Amino acid sequence: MVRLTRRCTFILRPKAPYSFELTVRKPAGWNLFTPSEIYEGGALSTALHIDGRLVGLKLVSGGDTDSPRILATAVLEREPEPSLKRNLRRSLEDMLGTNEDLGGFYAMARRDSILRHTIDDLRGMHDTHPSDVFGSAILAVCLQMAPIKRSEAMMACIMARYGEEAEFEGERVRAWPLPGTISRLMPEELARVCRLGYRARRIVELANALLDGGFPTMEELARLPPEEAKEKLMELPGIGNYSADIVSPKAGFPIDVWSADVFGKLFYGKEPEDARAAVETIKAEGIRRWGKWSWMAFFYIAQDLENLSRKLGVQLRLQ
DNA sequence: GCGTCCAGGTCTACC
DNA sequence: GGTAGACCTGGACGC
Repeated sequence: MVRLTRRCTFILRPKAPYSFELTVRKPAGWNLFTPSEIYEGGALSTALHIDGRLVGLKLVSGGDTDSPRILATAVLEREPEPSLKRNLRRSLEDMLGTNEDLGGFYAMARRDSILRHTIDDLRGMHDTHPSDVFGSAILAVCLQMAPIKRSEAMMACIMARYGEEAEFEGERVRAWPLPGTISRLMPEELARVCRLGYRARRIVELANALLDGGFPTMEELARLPPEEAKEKLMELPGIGNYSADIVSPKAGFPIDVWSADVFGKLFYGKEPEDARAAVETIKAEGIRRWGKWSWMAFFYIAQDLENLSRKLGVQLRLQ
């Protein structure tokens, strides 16, 4: 456990509309940065690595959806140098999507028979971007070929055994493990301890690949053309078409067996008979229909299944 | 209680 | 280049 005491605070002014609650705590339960983060009384406490340093982060809203303000307190082990402070602010803005303009997506969504409901339900929800390629890749690998409960159990074990625990502002939160921590493990040990099965070897190979250096950071991936970023990610062991869309979803429409059922109903009025076989067809239809907004469309729909089920009169299967 | 099936994919050997 | 089959584990299901 690492005790963090050096605080620096930032006031962020996101582009409106920006709903703090919907953005940091997604309705479908997606985490902002790590599975162990805490959301209480309108404040989110989380932990992550920025520039290789463990950072505890507390976020509180200081405004509302139409005139948003976020009070961010970053807590580190040692006093951050000025360049790190600048990086912290820039990273926070990138990760929280504060400069993202929802206008283009909303203009398209208003003309779409499915999306027009979601933008009413989730007005001001922004996409967020974890800083950590390795953490996102672990998440993607744990989602492969497993029911969601088992994926959650695998991730919880990885966090509990190998994640770095930060204590700050009266909270304890674990950040995703660093590649260096996992690369020291034998795959057989990781498989046995966390019941990862064949995924253990992939996660250790991922750690080694990222540890070698030279792989772009999440920030650098975000600056690449989306298709190029995806190709780069698919060079990593264990990361295929679906997982690349999970790690860096800008270019993607991450259809899997679960979402093939949901989008099959939305597009064609019924679940596909063979969801696995229908994945590529449904993915192509999503990209044809929503083009450069495919990921945002997927994101908004995935967070709004309950409301959409009611409004469209279609039972969309929830997690 | 026991056996079987399969799940929010990826990789590889084989053709 | 296209594609079947293997891959861990554990919950659900049928008997």
